[in-house]
Amino acid sequence: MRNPSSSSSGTSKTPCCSKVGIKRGPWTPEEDEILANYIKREGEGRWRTLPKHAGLLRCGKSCRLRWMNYLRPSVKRGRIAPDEEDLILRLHRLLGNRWSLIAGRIPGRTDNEIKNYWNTHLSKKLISQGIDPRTHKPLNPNPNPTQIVHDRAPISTQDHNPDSLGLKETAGNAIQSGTNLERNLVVNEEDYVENCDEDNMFSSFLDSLINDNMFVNQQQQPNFHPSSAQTFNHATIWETELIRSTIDASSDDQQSALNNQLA
DNA sequence: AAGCGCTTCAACCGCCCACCA
DNA sequence: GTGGTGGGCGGTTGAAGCGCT
Repeated sequence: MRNPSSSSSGTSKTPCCSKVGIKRGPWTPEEDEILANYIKREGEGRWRTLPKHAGLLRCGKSCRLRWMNYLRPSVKRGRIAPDEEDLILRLHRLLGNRWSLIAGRIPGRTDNEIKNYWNTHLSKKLISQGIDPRTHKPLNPNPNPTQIVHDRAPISTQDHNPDSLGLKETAGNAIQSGTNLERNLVVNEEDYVENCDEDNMFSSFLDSLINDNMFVNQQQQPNFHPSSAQTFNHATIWETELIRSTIDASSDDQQSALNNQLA
């Protein structure tokens, strides 16, 4: 375990709670009830002082985590559905390990749950399919070009996290294969993410992914024809959406509108 | 039944950022 | 401008559960 006293920060920052007399480990039903009742009564927030006021021998952070990941009424329990899994995969490809952002687009799911599901299920699933779970690129160093297209134009991946990528400067050298179209798609997709992060347009873009996901649901409807699904699968929609958003974002009017929004 | 290894996921950790006085 | 505080994030840990031998 990491030793808090050896933390590199070594600042005078006070911890969220004193370690003395603080209970750790799994929550009991009684503690859950106390916490839930208190938050229902007083509302969320003031986590640092919440345990004292609620009469809990817990760290404020622990209370917040318990509420956010387990007790909140909106938290959906149960297995991740296939359509949710598909959405997680696509959002991860776009966002990297931005679990909170991904969770924000999947109603009822928490960042912790998605992170766990990714680490225990999806990463292994991708590896078994010959795909690097971190980069979403084929593990095979010389992939079949046609496979790249069906893998939804693998994104740049030296570091998939938009925060640390330095997207604009790495976009060019990160693409090791693929057509010019793919190149443009990747560059513009990254620019799109960078420029629109936490912005309405980005939100709309992510919403479009969810709509895409709804199409997957449609595929599961009894009257949906599998033959058409083969030629018009969600990967195609994804790429179509990407192209559309790329074109939109690259037009002068859209760019100026975007700049105005960002100003 | 017991022991062992693997998997899962709740919980904890340090770090970071935004906000405010 | 600076420091303290609250809150959130992603990475990691470890106990519990499960299956296999």
